[in-house]
Amino acid sequence: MTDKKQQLIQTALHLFYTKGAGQVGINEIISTSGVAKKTLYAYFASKDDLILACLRERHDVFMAWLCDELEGANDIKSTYFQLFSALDKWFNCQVPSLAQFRGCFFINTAAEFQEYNPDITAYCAYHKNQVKALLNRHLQGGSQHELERLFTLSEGAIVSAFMLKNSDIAKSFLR
Amino acid sequence: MTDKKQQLIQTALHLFYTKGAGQVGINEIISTSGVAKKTLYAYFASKDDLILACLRERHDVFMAWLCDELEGANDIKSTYFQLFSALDKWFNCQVPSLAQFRGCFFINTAAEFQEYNPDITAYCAYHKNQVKALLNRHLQGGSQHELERLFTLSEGAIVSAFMLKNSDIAKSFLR
DNA sequence: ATGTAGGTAGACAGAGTGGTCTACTTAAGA
DNA sequence: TCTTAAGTAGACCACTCTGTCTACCTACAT
Repeated sequence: MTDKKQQLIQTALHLFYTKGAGQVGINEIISTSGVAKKTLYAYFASKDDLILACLRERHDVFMAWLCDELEGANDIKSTYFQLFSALDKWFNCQVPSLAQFRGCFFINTAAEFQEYNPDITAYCAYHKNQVKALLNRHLQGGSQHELERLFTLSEGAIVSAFMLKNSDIAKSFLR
Repeated sequence: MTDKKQQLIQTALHLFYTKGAGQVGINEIISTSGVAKKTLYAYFASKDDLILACLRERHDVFMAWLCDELEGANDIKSTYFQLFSALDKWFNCQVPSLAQFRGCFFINTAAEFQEYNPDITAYCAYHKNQVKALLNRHLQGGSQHELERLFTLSEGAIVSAFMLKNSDIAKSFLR
C-alpha cells in the first residue's frame, strides 16, 4: 500500500464521513490531500471505487476498536454493558481513531446511494453483518432473540445519537 | 393548496423516497409530474424548499398512520406490541399510504444533508421527536427509561430492515 | 372583446461534476 | 549519464445541475 494511496484514503474518508460522500467532489479531495488528480486515478478507477476503499478502511478501524472494547465479554450482561459503554465513548468523541462522531458511516452512505451503486450498499450490509457476528461470538450460547435485541438497540442508539444530537443516549442503557 | 402544488409534492416525495433526494434532479420531477419548471418555481423557492415540503407531507402521512396503529394502547406492553405489529406491516409493504418500504425518509434525508442544510436536518430531528412524544403519550406513567428503550429499538428495527433487507425483523420482537 | 391569472415548453446561463490528457519535475538505479 | 517510475499542475471535455427567462397558450371574468 503506497504512501499516496493511504493519504488519499485518509483524506477522503475524513471528508466523506463529515460531509457525506455525495457532497464531496474529487477536486476537494485533491486539493485537501495535496495529491494530484492523475495520481488519484492511478490508484482508483473511479470515485465510487475510492468510496469503497474508504468503507473498507473504516470497517477495519471500527471492527478493531469494537473487538477491543468487547474483550472478555462472555455473556449477555457483560456484552450489553461493554457495548453501551463503548458506544457512549464514541458518541462523546472520546475515541480518536473513530474521529468526531457523525453517525454511522455505513448507514449514512447506504442511505445516500440506495440502489444507485449495489456494490456500495452491499458492503454496508456486510459491515453490519460482521458487527452482528461479533456480538454473537460474545453472547456464548445466547438466544437468537437476545442477539437481535442487542444489535437492534445499538443500531437505534447510533441513529438517535446522530439525528437528535443526543450524545448521552447510550448512558440511559447503562443502568 | 393548489392542484399543481400537491401534484409536485406527491411526485417529488415518491422520487425522493425511492431514489434519495440527492439522486433526483428537478428535471426528473418536472418530466415525471408533467408540470412545467416555471410552475415549480412559482410554488417553491428552491429544490431544498421542495424537499422540506416533502418532509412535511411525509410527516403528516406517517404520523396519521402511526397514531391510528397505536390507538387504544395505554401501557408498555400493548404499546410495544402494537408498535412492532405496525412496523412489521410497513416493512412488508402492507401499508399503501407509506409506499414501498425504503427505510425512514427522515433518516435517509438527514444522512444525505448532514450540515449542508440545517433546516432539513432540523425538520428530520423534529419528526423523530414527534414520534417519541407520541409513544410517550401511550406509555401512561411509564418510566423515561422504558420510553427510550422502545423508541431506540424501533429506530434500530427500521434501519436494520432497510440495510440488511430483513423485512421480518419486527416479527422477532413480537414474541 | 379584452385583460389577466395560471399554465406549458424549452432555451439558456452559470456553476460544478467526474474523468482524461499533456507537459513538466523529481529521484533513484543501472 | 541515461532511463524509468512516480508524481504534479492544471487545462480540458462532456456532461449534469439548479434556476431564470422568453414566448406562447388557454380559460374566464369583466
